[in-house]
Amino acid sequence: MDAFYASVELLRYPQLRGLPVVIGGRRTPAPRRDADGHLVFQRLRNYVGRGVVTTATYEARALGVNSAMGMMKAAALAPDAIVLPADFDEYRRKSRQFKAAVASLTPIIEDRGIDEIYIDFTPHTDAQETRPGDTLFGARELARQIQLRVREATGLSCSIGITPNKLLSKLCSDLNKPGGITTVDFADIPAVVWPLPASRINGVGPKAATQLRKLGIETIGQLAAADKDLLIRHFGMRFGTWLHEAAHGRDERPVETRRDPKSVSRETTFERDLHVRLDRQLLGETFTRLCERVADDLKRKGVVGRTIGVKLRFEDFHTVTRDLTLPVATGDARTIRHAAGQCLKRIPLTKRIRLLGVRVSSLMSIEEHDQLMAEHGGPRGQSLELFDV
DNA sequence: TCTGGGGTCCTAGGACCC
DNA sequence: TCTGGGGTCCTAGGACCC
Repeated sequence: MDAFYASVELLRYPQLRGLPVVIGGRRTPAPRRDADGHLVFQRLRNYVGRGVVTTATYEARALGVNSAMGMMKAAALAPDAIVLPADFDEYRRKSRQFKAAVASLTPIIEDRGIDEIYIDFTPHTDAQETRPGDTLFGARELARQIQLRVREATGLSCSIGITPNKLLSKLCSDLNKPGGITTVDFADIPAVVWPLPASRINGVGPKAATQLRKLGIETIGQLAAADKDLLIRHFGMRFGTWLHEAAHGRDERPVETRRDPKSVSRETTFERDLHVRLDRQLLGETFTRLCERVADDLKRKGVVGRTIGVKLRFEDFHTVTRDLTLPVATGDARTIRHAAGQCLKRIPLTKRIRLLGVRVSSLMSIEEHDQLMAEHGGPRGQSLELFDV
């Protein structure tokens, strides 16, 4: 989807089109109506507090504002920009709509988060060449239909990359935004892909890009030309080999239509760094609430988990985690809270706390869990309280 | 003016087992 | 007499993605 969150907000507030708009912040108020019923938008200059920019319109980006930037910094760069709170419920609603629209045309879809999917076009590529010399005619037609159907369903535009694999499609869907359809085959890689910076490869982040730059590698073409053994020496067997393959546009991953969740977590950053003793009550209440929210999420997803973990971020941004694997999986808030409490005890608390998080992993479905309990003669459905963790 | 929240995958060491 | 070589599980941290 093209500039997804910002586009959803502009559907609601079309009067903001063409203006610098920044979406994000932790307690950004929604626009209010004045006595005459006119909407009053907040300016970024009034923003106080923690939180980062979730996204910004093109006009705000032109002022130097970018995703993940601190809101206070963004306010210094673009004081007159309009600021809106992120409304994830609405984005998820639009997300479901666009995915349903695509699914009505082509069913083999891999979910890649709120605004991205992979679609297996294999059944729609046309080996017979109904148009001589163009095996992708049918695929391009389908892509146009998808764009139309998505626009009808949501009012939003999307960009599509049609290529032999997920790696290239991810890369190429970005090349003609907004509203583009980009087709790339292996033969096009040297001309289309190799001039791009290596960091455009999905999986090459800031750290790897810096490392590559130290090796004199800036572009994907330079990466493709690099000695594979050199890459393996610098990045390890697995990542080094993968970098080499990726630079040549090779990727064999299938489109995964279903995936089981691996972990469920909740975390929160405090408005101010909390003192372990002085803010003990607030910390305890927050901790309990996080455990309850994780338990709710587990229940909603129909899973339980054996590994309970905590995450702390201190005032200096140093982050530590501890976890504990129980003999039996749980989804119970109190059991989670108890195990997470044990984890917390193993962390030396000498600095103020910025962030607190709770995670449950080693998940299995509730059915799977009940079956295990039955097989082992375990206390079906009431195992949770019997184990003193 | 410090840097959100929800995830996945990988690495690496140690315990433990056969 | 100075000790192999698999394998799995657990734990902590980090890179990366949306």
